Amino acid sequence: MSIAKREFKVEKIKSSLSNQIRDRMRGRILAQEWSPGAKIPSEFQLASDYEVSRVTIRTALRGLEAQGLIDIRHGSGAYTTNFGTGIRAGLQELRSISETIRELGFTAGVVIRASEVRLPTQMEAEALRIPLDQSIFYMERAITANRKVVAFSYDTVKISDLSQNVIKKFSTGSVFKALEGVGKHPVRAVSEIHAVKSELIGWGPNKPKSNLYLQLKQTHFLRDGIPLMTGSTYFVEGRF
Amino acid sequence: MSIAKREFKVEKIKSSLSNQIRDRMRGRILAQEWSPGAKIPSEFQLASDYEVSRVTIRTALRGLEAQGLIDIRHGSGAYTTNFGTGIRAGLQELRSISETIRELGFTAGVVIRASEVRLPTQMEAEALRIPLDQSIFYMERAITANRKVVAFSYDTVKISDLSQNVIKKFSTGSVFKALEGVGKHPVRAVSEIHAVKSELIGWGPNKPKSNLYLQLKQTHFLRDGIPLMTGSTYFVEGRF
DNA sequence: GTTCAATAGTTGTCCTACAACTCTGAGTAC
DNA sequence: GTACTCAGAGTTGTAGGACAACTATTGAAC
Repeated sequence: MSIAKREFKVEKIKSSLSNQIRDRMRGRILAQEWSPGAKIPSEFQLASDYEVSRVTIRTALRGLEAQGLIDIRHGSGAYTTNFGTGIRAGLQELRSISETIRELGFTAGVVIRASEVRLPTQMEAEALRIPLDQSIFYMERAITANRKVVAFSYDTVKISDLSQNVIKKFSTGSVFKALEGVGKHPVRAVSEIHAVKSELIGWGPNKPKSNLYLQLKQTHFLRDGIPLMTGSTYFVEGRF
Repeated sequence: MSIAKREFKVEKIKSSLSNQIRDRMRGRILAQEWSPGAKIPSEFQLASDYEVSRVTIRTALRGLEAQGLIDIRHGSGAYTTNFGTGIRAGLQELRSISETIRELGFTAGVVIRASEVRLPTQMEAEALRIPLDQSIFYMERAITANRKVVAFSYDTVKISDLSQNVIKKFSTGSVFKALEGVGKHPVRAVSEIHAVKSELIGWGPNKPKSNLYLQLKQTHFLRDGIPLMTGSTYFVEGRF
């Protein structure tokens, strides 16, 4: 009797109702049932569709938001987040690198090697969806933890409607903070991750000998899907 | 007037109450306020502590769960997920690689090069927390998408209480499926990611010339914190 | 045309209640 | 003593209703 019961228990790997619904909706989103960036039905509608309570739907939606598949806006609705490329991997909530370093108990720092306003390259213009004659702000930085360089970053910011003041701030502190100050708060990023080996990436006295890096290639978007910033951060292998 | 209003709006980047509480609790967890794996207060308790409703607390806890910081168990409570190492980066909900490949619209396949039962190395024994004389199951595989090799994987599974039958199943299909069949369902993994360049990793006719890989080093845990499987998956640079 | 106010629609939070599950410990049978 | 059963307390999951806070749209007033 007790054995039979235990055997039965093995079969039932049922997850919670809200997780089941989350996965069903995940499938619908990945199957492009709603066009990219489109608004999905309201919580009330979904609740009646799936015949569950609004609480259950909310829990499922929060899960999808955490997976980076939708964007929930208070008072407006939930929208699918299919930005630009077909690459869907690595869409996550943003967290600045410096912040992460501090959370791990280290002291975060930044060294700026170059910063300029110039015209975009073909690739940059494509990523930011701007014409080739619209100038951008470009920056080369080294990010340190406890005074050791852990990453080199090359970033391009769209400055179409940013004041000179804001641009100045980029050089002094966190880019994220500066953007927040003018209400341009990027909420999502599409990332690709690569392994690269090149002599052209690192610089300065702390340039690693191995030339092995973990490249995090990101484009940051405002929540309405407009790209704002693009670039790559190269983490020095073994230091982070 | 309208300008002033707009300026004011810029200042107020207030997030929702539940997200504020989520971030406050995130800080408490990272500050090790609760010992690793410990149970955190119940939803009722937290609700009265923070003076908000249980719904708000639940939303915050779900967020922390999505970030991989806690593990919520129905009927029991929420527990911090500080497994073993001090490395906290990359604790996420599990999703099998094959599953991901299929979701992206490709055909997933596996080629097995070797599989054997043998004694663990020092590192493997440490990761799985077993004595050096307790044998383990070892496997070398190549993972394919649309018949192209995208990754090579080297895995070690603890088999202390697995039957020969289950072990056989490893060779035929998904490791995850086989483990689920016996009620051993890994729920979390601690991961490290590295860039590596080595000739010793790839094999077979599809061995990449560049020898550049993205190494995903993982240890999978049951939800009670017992390690079950450890190993590395090497993604061929540029193919995934 | 611009601005403003009203309005409907949507998500965020609160409350209460109960279902489903886990864990523990007292009790029982052997 | 040991193993098993089972009730009960504690906790998370789901339900339903209500209202607050926010967004987007519409239409009126100027």
